[in-house]
Amino acid sequence: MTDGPNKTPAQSGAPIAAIAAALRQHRQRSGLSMGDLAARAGVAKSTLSQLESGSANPSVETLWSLATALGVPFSALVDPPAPAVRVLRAGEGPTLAAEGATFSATLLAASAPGVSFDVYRVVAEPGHPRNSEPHATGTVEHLVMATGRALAGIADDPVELGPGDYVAYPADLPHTFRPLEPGTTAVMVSQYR
Amino acid sequence: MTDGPNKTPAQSGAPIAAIAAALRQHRQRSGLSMGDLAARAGVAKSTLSQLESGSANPSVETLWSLATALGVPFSALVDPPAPAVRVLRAGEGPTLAAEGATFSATLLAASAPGVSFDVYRVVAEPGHPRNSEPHATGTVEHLVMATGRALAGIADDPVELGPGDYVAYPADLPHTFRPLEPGTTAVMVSQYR
DNA sequence: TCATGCGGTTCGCCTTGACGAACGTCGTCC
DNA sequence: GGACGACGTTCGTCAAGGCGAACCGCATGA
Repeated sequence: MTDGPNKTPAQSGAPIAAIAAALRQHRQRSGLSMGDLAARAGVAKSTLSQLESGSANPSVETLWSLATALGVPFSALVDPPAPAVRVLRAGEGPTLAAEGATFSATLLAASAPGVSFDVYRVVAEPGHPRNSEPHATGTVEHLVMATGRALAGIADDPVELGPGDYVAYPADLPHTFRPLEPGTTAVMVSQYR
Repeated sequence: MTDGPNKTPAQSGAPIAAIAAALRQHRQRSGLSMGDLAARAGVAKSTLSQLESGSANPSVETLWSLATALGVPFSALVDPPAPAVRVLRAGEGPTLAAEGATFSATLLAASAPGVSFDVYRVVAEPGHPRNSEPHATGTVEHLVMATGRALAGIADDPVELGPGDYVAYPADLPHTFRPLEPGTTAVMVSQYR
């Protein structure tokens, strides 16, 4: 490695091995040989061989062709088969944009054809209200208070919430979140297109 | 080009353009600049630029790093966007069964072709553990504790959670929710096909 | 026994993804 | 106005992905 000015192979634990296994599994289940599948997918047999051995990092186009040829959704080759248990303690996790003293960590982001969801935690202190400009048309936010109290909802007419309370409001209007107690925490589900 | 014996760029309509759009959309939603995201993901800013412009075919490792850095599942960058959603407001729709002293109220149920979400509140008292049989394959449950403490997760190996803590687990295995304090409340997001 | 065929791996080669650095473009502040 | 900095794009380079062809291993059968 040394001081070469080049290449840093993307740190993350990329699922190359998992892809290799999934590929082989799906192919064998279909009763296809490497040659068969390679021909169907329009990729070289040698490429397929290397992918199944986990010794290469396929491009999206290549994987896509293989998934199509196998008749499985792309995600079947990529998503880990048994979703592991994931725990995120209060305060841990990727902390996205801080505005004032307000910040949040994304717990779950999922999208399906037509709809996407973000689930995140909002932690805020009094004196740092979070006023949000309207989001994309059709966005709806769902808020469940965890700890503390807050005024939340449409900017003109917020609702006071305590632990366990729930409010949903159209987020394509100006809206607000104003903590009333220290250490106020809430769970936000943002639903958009 | 002529008759060179090389390269056939994988026939299929690969989702490069869709990836470009999804990448940009998720990045901007997170309030990150290209530089920020590139740094987090450990990829070159220039690479990210080219991907968002749809002028390159990323490797799985690269896309994976970006998805991780964005806190979104890999498939969110790959699955195409599309139309039509059905939404049921709080109070409407199915109210999920009460079992023992445990009960729940559906806050939001949304489904789209391929994926469905239920968001509901779980309120439970100690002494009424809720053990659930496996749900449909591929179901994942996300739990955020609001008030109180509970043991939750895979039946064999639950995790203790306090206010603000989060756990996700495959719900196609036996799983459990055991309140440890009176008035324990949690927000549950159930994600299934 | 040796030929034949099929499944899979290895071998050179070319193209291209990914990199750092340099560059253009706006805002912002003194 | 001019300097500075943040964002994003373009440029030149290098390593790795993907390709076809050649190559091994193992069945089958004449």
